Amino acid sequence: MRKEVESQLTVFKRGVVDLIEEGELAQRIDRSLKTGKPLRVKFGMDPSSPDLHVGHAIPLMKLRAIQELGHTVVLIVGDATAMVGDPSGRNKLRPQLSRAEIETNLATYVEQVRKVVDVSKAEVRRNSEWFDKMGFQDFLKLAGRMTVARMIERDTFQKRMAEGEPIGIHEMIYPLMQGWDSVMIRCDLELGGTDQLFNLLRGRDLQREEGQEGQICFTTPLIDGLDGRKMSKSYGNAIGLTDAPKDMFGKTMRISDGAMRDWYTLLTRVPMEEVERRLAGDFREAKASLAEEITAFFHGQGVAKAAREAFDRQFRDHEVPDDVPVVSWPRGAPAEGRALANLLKDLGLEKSTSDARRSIEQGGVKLDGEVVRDPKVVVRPPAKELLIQVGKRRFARVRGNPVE
RNA sequence: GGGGAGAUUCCCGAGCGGCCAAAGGGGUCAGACUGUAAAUCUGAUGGCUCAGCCUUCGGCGGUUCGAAUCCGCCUCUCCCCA
Repeated sequence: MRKEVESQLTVFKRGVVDLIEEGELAQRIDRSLKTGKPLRVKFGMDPSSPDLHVGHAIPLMKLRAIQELGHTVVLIVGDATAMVGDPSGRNKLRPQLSRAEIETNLATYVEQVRKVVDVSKAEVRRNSEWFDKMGFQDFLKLAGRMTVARMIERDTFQKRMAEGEPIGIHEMIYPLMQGWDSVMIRCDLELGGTDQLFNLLRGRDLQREEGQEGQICFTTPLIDGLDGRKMSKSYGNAIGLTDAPKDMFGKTMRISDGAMRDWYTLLTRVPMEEVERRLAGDFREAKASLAEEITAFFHGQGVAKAAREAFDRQFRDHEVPDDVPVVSWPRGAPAEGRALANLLKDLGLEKSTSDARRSIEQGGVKLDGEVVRDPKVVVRPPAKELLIQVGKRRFARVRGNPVE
């Protein structure tokens, strides 16, 4: 029994930053083993953005592992809280979402969660279930559970005040709402990103005030995006869970060397000794293996292997990739020819002719492998096919005749 | 309720009547180097029919030969006092 507790603890603890309290966790695991009653592990999903990236996958991976230990994952769909918007880690006032927007986000959101967590085995609850029923009196009672002084101690609020950014009153309610969820579902543990610790602890407090055992709180790190800033869709530095295999692989190859240990720990199940062994070896090799692991998790082993091979051909061996999209001569472009800059825009290889000119003038554009530096060069519809390359990543094969 | 400050191009941030498509930094893009890493160097970075033209400086109106810069109103934000 002791040994089983230990081994479960190892799973819970891998890559975790905060764990409050480890001793309590051990006790509860022990109790759960003795009574056969699974622990209830809560995770709140905030459907404020419809797209998930690998940063979101970190806690989800943890949940998956916990599910496999036989515990119950309770997914809280924050449809009520989303109307508030979690201020954690935000340096700007967030827009409040409408119910309709939330519903649209929700559908795609759950679809993506499904890639990691076994949703069919999880308990899924919407927190509007209890918040919609909550009267104003109850609301005030909840609001009274927290003082402004303690709330604004938070780093994220301090920062905003220092920078003269607005803070909405409703944002202060958010942590209490999240904490109330814990009371309502009587959860044993709540998981979140490190920026969630404050909110998680509110659940622990509220549960105790309601005569329940306070939940154990644990957090997983937030990872940096490809540019070193926090990973976020809006920074365009994220690896999306729905990214195509080649993008998922290629983007992972772009992470910094220093991030590899964390990525291995948090996003793969490679045993830690093996991780250390790989990191002690060739870095490129270690990164490629990492990228393959991650891609395989979301897309399958075979697909991941193919992505790796294609990547090597394109970037290591500098070959033209074999999945270059074949497109027909753009509609609207004259059959007698089109200036190169305009053609690139027509084909969607550049977002404006000005951008196209810049790329061309700086030697970033190749036609059938030849650098062309004159944006005004008139390109005629090719008799057969013309290979256009813009920069290192954008390719197209243009046909003179319509494709299909 | 009263008083003050402010809103600039993707972001931060200069500009305070013409020399402003608007300094500088970040980001991004292209090139060199390379492991599509890091570091470094070079160039570009509103749009277009591109040696020229057109549209930008919270919104609307006004003053002026001329406004991001001055005036009025509006919207939003911050700070101080109550």
